[in-house]
Amino acid sequence: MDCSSYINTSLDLNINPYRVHEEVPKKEVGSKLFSLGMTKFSLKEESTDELEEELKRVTAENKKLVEMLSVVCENYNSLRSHLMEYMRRNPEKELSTSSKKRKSESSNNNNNSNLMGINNNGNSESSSTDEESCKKPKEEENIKAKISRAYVRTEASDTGLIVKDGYQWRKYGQKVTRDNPCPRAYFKCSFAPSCPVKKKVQRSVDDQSVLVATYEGEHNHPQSSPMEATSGSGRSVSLGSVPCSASLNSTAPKVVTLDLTNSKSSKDSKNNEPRKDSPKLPKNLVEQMATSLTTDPNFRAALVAAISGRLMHNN
DNA sequence: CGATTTTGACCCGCGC
DNA sequence: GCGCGGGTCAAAATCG
Repeated sequence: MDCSSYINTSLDLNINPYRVHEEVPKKEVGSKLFSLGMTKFSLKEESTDELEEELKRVTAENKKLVEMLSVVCENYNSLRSHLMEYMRRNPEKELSTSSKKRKSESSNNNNNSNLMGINNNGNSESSSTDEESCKKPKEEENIKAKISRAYVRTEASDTGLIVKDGYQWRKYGQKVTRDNPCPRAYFKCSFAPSCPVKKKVQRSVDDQSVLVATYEGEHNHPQSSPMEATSGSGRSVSLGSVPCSASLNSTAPKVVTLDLTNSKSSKDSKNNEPRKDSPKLPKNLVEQMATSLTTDPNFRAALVAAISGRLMHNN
């Protein structure tokens, strides 16, 4: 990692509150106004006040942006470290896929009740092929290649089963399963009639603020609108959830979780002085952030969407 | 009024 | 063969 010397986590959001003040020095403006006489001075003073107000507003906005960015980065890194830690602890643990899900759900309840266990499933996908090939080689391969999972943390108060992933979904069923008291919702892709993709969404047993979305199949059409499309008609929008870039990679299903609703840390950072928070981040954390930002376009897209969404929400 | 959601009924595969 | 449970269907309800 030799990039530490030139890490730039800026998202080009024009965050630079101090320079704005520097570019409009009050003294200079004031002295110019005095030379223009009293009548003009009063008018100018009004516009200066307006400017100052706007500057304050922009500064506050920038503060918010910095806050949100640091919160998002912290969440991302804590999650990432959780995942890494779990993968280290359970390098061989694997879960079955949908074709044998009934087996797995009855015999591997321990795995299913553990969110991180499910996470592991996505990452150790390829390692389970040998075992499976003994039973139903072709079918298994076919199905496994089309399954992916995404985990979305939502607001605790959000009781909907909506996962925004950029596609349009039509709900066609809901069922309460034995393992989980929370109902499981079944969605079909409604953007294209011929699209075979299905999605199952259920809350995690362990953490009910986490939605587990299981995708089956591959879309045969482009994404409708990543930032606008929601599950279904948009009638009920999950405020806390954020597209998680759960791409339907044909060979390696991705499992991505973004926790952008960590209200605690969000509040904490608001209580503290936000600008002083960012420099407090350890250097390796910053490196990780920068690496993630530069290498993962999906993360950047999600980040930008989250920030812009929060801004809109705040305004 | 059309599109979407809800929800009970039904189908089907699996284990015993 | 039977029962259980996940997945799907489809009519009714709801929403914009």
